Amino acid sequence: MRTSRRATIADVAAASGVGVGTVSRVINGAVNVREATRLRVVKVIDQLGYRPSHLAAALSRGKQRSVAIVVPHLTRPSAVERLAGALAVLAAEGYDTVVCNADSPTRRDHFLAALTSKDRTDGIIIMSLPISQHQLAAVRRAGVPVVAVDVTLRGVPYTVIDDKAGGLLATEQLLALGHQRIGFVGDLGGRMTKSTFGFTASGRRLAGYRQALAAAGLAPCQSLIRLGPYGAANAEALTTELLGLPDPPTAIFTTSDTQAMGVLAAADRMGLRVPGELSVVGFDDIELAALIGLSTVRQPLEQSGVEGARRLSALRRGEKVRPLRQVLDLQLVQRNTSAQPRPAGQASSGRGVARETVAAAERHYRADGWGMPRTGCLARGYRTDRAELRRQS
Amino acid sequence: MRTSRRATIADVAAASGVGVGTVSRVINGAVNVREATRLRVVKVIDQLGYRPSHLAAALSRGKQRSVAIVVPHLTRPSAVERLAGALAVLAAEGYDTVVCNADSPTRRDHFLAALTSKDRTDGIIIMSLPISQHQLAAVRRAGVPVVAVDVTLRGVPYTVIDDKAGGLLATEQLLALGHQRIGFVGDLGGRMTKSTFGFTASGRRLAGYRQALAAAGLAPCQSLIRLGPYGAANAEALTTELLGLPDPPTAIFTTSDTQAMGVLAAADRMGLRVPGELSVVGFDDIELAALIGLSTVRQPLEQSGVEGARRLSALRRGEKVRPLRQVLDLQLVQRNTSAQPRPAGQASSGRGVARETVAAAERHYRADGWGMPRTGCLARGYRTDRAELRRQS
DNA sequence: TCGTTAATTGGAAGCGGTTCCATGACGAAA
DNA sequence: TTTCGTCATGGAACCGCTTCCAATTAACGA
Repeated sequence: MRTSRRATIADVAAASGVGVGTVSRVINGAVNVREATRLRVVKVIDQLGYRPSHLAAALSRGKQRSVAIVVPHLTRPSAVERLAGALAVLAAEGYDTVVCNADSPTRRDHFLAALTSKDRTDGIIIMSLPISQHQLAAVRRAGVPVVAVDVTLRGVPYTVIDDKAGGLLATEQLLALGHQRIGFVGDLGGRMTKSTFGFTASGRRLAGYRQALAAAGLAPCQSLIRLGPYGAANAEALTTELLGLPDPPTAIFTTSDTQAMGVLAAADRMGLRVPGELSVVGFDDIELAALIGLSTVRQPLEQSGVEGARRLSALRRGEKVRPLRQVLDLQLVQRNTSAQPRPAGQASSGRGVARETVAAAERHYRADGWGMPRTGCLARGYRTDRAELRRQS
Repeated sequence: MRTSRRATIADVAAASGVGVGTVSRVINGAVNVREATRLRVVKVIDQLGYRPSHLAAALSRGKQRSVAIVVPHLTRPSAVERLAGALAVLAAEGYDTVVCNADSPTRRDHFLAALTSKDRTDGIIIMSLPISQHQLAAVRRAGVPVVAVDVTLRGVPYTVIDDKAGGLLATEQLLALGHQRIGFVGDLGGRMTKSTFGFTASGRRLAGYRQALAAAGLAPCQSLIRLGPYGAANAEALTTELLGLPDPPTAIFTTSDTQAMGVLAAADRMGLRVPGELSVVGFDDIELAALIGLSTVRQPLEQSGVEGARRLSALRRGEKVRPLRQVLDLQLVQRNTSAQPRPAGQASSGRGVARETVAAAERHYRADGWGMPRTGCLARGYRTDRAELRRQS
């Protein structure tokens, strides 16, 4: 019974004795089709196993219902969470989503060029990828709606966080715990030079760190600020340098949770107890952070993807998206890598000290109105929020 | 100078004084075009800023150069690594890749149905997603080439690992270290019941575990085998049960690295040193495993994606893909969560013991021909391979 | 009963390419 | 010079759908 050629709208029209226009109306759920007619057509569609061609519809209609997401470093946990958020929204709205993993500048340029052709996709989400004004202009010239997530792109809607406020939040928290010497371990954000560092997320977080110190009346100590390429291994090396200083920091704020892993590794290797002898605060709050009980600045990763997708979709519907700059909230998540610094002279005696310190810290937060830490079970020496973990799995 | 309407092939033809056919030939690099003509057309294309419409080309040609990847649990590290591998190959071959995050059965069915329409995509990669024969038949009936990765799909090329061999590998290693009571913490692979458990990756790994024990002349102890939903938190709960047994295991093999995190958390919470008092072997070798120095069974995640993409591409080119079943190699990665069991009676005295045990284990492996562990620096109590980390960042 | 308006419907004209076939031009072989 | 291939080229037909407009029919008020 199956013909070699797929059924087309014309076949359906012929078989049900109506015109192609009517079939099209039925397919697209248009009004102005008599119920009896509709039923007849639907029945034939079913019999013939007819499936409309997306391609033809898209060509005819002039739009695709497909969007592209350009994102570098897809395997980084933060990128995946953003992506997942966007995918969920776009799938729900019926878009096909093409994922472009722009790992290298070459591939970024390649993707951007390929997408600059209007009907390739009818919307682009740029994630965590700084692109030149020139490139952006080229894309916009093609008339494709664009939004950005986790990166500022002048002239298009973009969803970001206030990095400086994040740096402030983390540093103020460590200051509130009583730390005076706070180290900073940041990444260069892909820059080969440090000249444009101020324009990276890491650079802005550093500014927040500096501001917090200044507000507390502390002079920032340049030797406590270390920058290197992204990654746990680099963070570990930088931390080792910091901890080897004559007057080492009692706390370290680092610009991502992945780097925090490196910081913790360095501390561990040097025999320092966390948070007893070193407090650590990361950034992002990736799943892993809850798993190991890492204190961190939570940024709504998944939500950023959701927002980006929503705004793109609104843009496509022709709605005005305002304001262009959307800033998502940050939240300090107090887990078990940050606590009051150990009073000078008190001996370290392993686990006991850590436990006491944690308890002291908990009392402290409660008194401070921080509320109970969101954590609950020990993992790798720190406590983890079990409910949170269960939610994830 | 810019017209409101985009230039079409007809505009180019008119402007360069040739026919549309010739322009088409130029665009597609066909032969049989005089060089002078070609140059002229290329120049006009450039002047007009003409960009061919993918859509129209696809409709006319009957193929899209786009493929879909259907994958559940996109945020799991193993899924991302597979995806990244596939994306790289597909991008290089010029395919647009639509990612379908099939988190729930509903969405899986939705995607599968949507993709069953020939021109939606011209190729599908099913990743880690068991689908019914019925559904598979529906997809194939649409005439879309399909390959599978990390799941067996009868009748189509699929790339998998030998799970049973993996279970064997891990368990034999623990047996070789001298462990006699080895626990198993597995996941249900999304099944709500345990009846089909034997057909999950976890179930097959359990079979390997059993076989290894049997080969060593050990009777498998049912109480040492625990199954639960996927996730670190569940693994932690199961491990807590295991460690609370009158005669607890000295080692645990668990079916994913994520679950190994839970196992480690439980051990830590109960005050057991790893690997001194409990050895842990995971599965997958996700990036995190190297970071925390987890011993694990490495499966080539990224490569599985690469292979899947390559085979799909070959299928599209009309090549015969043989054999249908492609099995990738596994490799035991010895890091620092597995070692000889502590001789009975030897007191635990913290870090010192762990260090000694590690040293002893290293001597052991060397003597055993296992070679040096691939690890090198301490992280969260275990040692991590720094070169490996650097490579990742 | 007869306009008139509103609700349905048919189907031609695109959408922007690819392809195939007919046509010319041209040089080589007869 | 005539006759063939070969190589370039133009352009109609078509891919399968949407859309718009004209045509047909139904409904309704006077």
